[in-house]
Amino acid sequence: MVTVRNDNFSAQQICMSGQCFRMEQCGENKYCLTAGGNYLELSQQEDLILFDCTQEEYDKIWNDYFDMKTDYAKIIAGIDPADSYLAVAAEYGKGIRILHQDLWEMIISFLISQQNNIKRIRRCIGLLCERYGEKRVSAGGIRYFAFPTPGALADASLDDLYACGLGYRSKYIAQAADRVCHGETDLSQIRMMDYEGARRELLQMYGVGTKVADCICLFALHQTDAFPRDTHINKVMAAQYPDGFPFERYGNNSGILQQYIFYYDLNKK
DNA sequence: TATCAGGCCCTAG
DNA sequence: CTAGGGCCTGAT
Repeated sequence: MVTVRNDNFSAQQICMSGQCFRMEQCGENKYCLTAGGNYLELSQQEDLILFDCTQEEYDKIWNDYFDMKTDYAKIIAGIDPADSYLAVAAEYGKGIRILHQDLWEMIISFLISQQNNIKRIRRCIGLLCERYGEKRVSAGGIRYFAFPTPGALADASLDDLYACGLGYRSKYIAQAADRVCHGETDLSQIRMMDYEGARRELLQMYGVGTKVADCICLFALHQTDAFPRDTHINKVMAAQYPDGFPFERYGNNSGILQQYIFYYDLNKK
């Protein structure tokens, strides 16, 4: 068990932020997730977080995964005090963190996310994992499924993918798997690219448009200058930033602020 | 029953 | 470059 204190960490907000679809609440103040083929349970009371793993595993995997080295309080403190909307949004979602997730997993997840809702996205991904992911057992004896490999998804028929509830996105998934298997899309190459390069490369994929590409850049490659524009963001941009969002001021923190705005617009009463 | 959910592709003009 | 129709499906 590893304990960490952090004021800007909320497992619940991370779970609900819609950047990871394989993390869920599985008890009172308890959360379960699989990522990069690993399984983790964590619990939280106030600012105290308990990671159910060894110190070695925490140092090797989860510290980076949860972006623990980034000071989110500092980023929030840098918000223009005159921008009350952004200040309120950031305060509302101050426990959100931009995770360091797997590239392949994010490509598939955000292909599925288009014109879709979070609940159904989770169900689709869950089915893909159950049917095409490798069965594994955690150190604590919990059975789970790893995310399906490109090869496993390339072997699935279009009908099989439809049966996972993917709908018209099935053909996007199938082609993405084929591209990666045939080397037309080189994941390790994309990992080394900068934002512009990675984005351009991702846009070559059938079914990947600007919004999905930016989500992949932000959540898998941690390119925090990426600023995904979805229906919520567009709505807020029109209402709160008629003269444009101040990207010059926020630079590489723009993508993080996007998450506060998105989360606030999606969840505020 | 119609609409919508963190869009994208394709075709016209 | 912009506009609009079509697309799977489950929830409300």
